[in-house]
Amino acid sequence: MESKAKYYFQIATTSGVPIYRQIIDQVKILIATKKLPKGEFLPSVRQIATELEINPMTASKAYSLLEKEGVLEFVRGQGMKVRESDLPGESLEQKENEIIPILNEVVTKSKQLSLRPNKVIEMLTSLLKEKGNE
Amino acid sequence: MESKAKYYFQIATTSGVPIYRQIIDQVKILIATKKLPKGEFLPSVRQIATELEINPMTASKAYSLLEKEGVLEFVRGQGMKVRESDLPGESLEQKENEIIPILNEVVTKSKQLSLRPNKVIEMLTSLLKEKGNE
DNA sequence: ACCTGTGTATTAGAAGTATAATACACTAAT
DNA sequence: ATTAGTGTATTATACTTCTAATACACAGGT
Repeated sequence: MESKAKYYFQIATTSGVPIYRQIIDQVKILIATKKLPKGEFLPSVRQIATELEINPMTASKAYSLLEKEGVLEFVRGQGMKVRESDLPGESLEQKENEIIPILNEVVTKSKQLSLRPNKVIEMLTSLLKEKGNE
Repeated sequence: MESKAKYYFQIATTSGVPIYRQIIDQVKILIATKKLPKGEFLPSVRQIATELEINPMTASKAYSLLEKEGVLEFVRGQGMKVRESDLPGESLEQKENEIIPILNEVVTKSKQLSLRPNKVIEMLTSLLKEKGNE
């Protein structure tokens, strides 16, 4: 038995953002920044529930949505782990279609703010590098 | 009396996206693509309500939120028009802070999809050019 | 003054969302 | 078979959000 649990999640009950969504976001960030490697198991819903003093179902909701998204994988009797492989059926084109709506938001917002396109590109480039190196 | 009204808005009642939000998004796009020039008046809330078979209050909600955002301007007795000037008090730094959360979404999503950063940059560049030229 | 045109404050009700209590199905190890 | 560990289906409830009905204030033209 290795001492697994450490820090994990931190929720802000005042922020108005639903608890299950905060968990989802934090899992995604932990994975994107490689703090949670592929194949690693996440804390159980009851562990989270105790830590955060919430109901296990709330944690379960976060997990099952992440599973539906293809981020996590459920192993019977053991729990949720970070999915090993990328989704198999996902072509490059499908991936692009998933990200285009968000990019369009960026475009509309930057027009609205009259931000120079080059400035926006520059900012995104910088953010992409940051997150990649952590 | 010029024949003002034409097409304007199109709502999808099945999409789950609230009507007032669909109106907001479409107004922003119409402005970003210069189909609605600065100073132009928008259709009245009752016009929209009749066209879309909704309640005037729903259109009003869209308009007043757009006004609060600084996109539209209210003229007593005449209606809503596209704001002439950019918001005066907005510094570059404030503008950047508004767009960073959206850019972070892009970063997280692209990590999740394992999209190459260059590919993402390329897509955004292309979208920014498209919308700028229309 | 009147009528018709703006947008909206208020109120109400329907619909949806977030959280939780409980009970269940399943796995692994004893 | 039992025990202790996974996640979850179901149900209930509080809460928020969305839409609408009504009535109002103001502007402009007659």
